[in-house]
Amino acid sequence: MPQWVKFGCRLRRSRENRGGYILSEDSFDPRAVRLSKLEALRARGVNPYEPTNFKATVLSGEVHDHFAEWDGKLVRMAGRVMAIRTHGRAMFLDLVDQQGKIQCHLREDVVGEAAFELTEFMDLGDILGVEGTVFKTRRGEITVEVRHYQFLSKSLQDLPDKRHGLTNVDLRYRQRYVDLLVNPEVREVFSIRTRTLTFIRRFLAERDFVEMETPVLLPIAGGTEARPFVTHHNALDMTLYLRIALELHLKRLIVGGFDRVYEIGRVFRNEGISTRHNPEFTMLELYQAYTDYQGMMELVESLLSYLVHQIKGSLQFEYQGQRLDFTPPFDRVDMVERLFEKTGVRWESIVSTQDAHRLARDLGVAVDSRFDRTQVMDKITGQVVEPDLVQPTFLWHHPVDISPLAKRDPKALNLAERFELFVAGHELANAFSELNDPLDQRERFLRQQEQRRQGNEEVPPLDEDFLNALEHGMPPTGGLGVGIDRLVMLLTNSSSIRDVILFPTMRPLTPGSTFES
RNA sequence: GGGCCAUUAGCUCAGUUGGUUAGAGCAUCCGCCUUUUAAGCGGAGUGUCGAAGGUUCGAAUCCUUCAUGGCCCA
Repeated sequence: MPQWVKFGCRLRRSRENRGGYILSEDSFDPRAVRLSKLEALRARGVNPYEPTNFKATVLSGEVHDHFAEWDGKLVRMAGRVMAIRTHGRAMFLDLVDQQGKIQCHLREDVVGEAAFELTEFMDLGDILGVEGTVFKTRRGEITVEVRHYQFLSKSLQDLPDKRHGLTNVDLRYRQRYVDLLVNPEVREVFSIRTRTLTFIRRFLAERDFVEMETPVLLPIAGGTEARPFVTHHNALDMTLYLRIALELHLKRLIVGGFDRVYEIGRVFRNEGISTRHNPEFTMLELYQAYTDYQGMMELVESLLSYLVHQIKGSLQFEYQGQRLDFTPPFDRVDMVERLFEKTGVRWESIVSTQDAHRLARDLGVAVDSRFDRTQVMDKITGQVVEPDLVQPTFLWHHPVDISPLAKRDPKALNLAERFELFVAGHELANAFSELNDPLDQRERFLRQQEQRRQGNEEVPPLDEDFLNALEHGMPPTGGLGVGIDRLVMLLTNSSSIRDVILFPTMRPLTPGSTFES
């Protein structure tokens, strides 16, 4: 049985003692006021932190959706007090649970004088359990006429402004719990995020993919080019790196005989922070044996149109002022041809680093002077070709020299069977026919090592064990990587990756802590 | 890494050309109010103006450095 607020004796305050629970010195310090109220409750035998559970019989959404069924019924509900409107010997509360708001009405003559007295010590943000009957007010609001109520927790901190919510961006990220509490649209973003992941898993399960978990801590972080985070294992006394991709281990599983594998996992790249980059982010990578990049195109078209339809209810939606259409098939653009159309220059004609830098200068593309030919060309493509790809578009046929893990096109050996999917000018997915020729793979790794020796810290060291896996024979395989954060940005119309990551990486306000009061 | 901008009450924000005691709404506190809902009515302003220096008779305001964040570029 719940310990309802109930008292054996009356607690009528004497006139001269009114407000006596407040320390006059600190009467405007919100936390001190709330601590005083907590003490006042405890002094009256009510410890709001004592209850260990509360069995609600219904959630707010259900009562709103099926009022006719609940009208006049006794309900038990729990939630956070988000508004208090006192009305003399009665009061209205907005109680918010996981489904939304339910208004509660407390009347002194119903809850009892002693229990009503304790509402004096109730604040916005407190957690309450209530029991009462459902009715509709004169103004038509579905409301619980509370017979009993119970403090389930007390809030010692003020909530942000009820009209504007919390808009300070820094504080929103640092204190996401407050952001979630007062900004319902933020809860909706993360609800879409979790639903997206559920739908992805459902979609892949229906196609016989199995979800795998590969290591985060690695002696060699490979699978792409990026600077890794470095850490240290004490017992082994060895340097370990946080993974920068899932690729090489999932392909080991393909070698091992799991023909359809995927992982949705956090990867870590030690690079700058921007509206599109967080040092840790979530990737979906999947590998399917006996298919190729064409198979991956069909798969990602189906996956994305399925997700968009599930989340948006339509294949068209608005993102940052642009109308996007995810109806398959998506456009296909040959990367080298499009570069030629845009610049009049063929990729193959740029053979030296000097040529590449000259082209960049001619096109007005700013590049790091230390970049080599492929890095410059990659940058040029990023500036010249990619921003125009607003509707979902496969940019395909990448040069092999920027695709070290992809198969060559048998009809054009310097081009790879690869595509990147662009939406709203940004890369959303990357896929290729996976290179399974261990000798070609070794050669490409060795060529990369040359760059590494020249000081390119983004190139991973040669992974001998991965080559050993390939030498055991990997079936022809299609592989796909999808940036989950960017996908969720699209689905939630977010312009910053930090809006779709619950706790984005932030510099602590004081060394060693993440909070400063 | 570079440029621009921001930082004022618990929250959201004003604050003029450097000028007396730094303001508003919400929240808070006090009083009234038993179907309100941005409840209402009456009263109270709670502050190290991000930090540290500097200029000045005088700084929230001007200068320098630093801190944190945002946007743009790299």
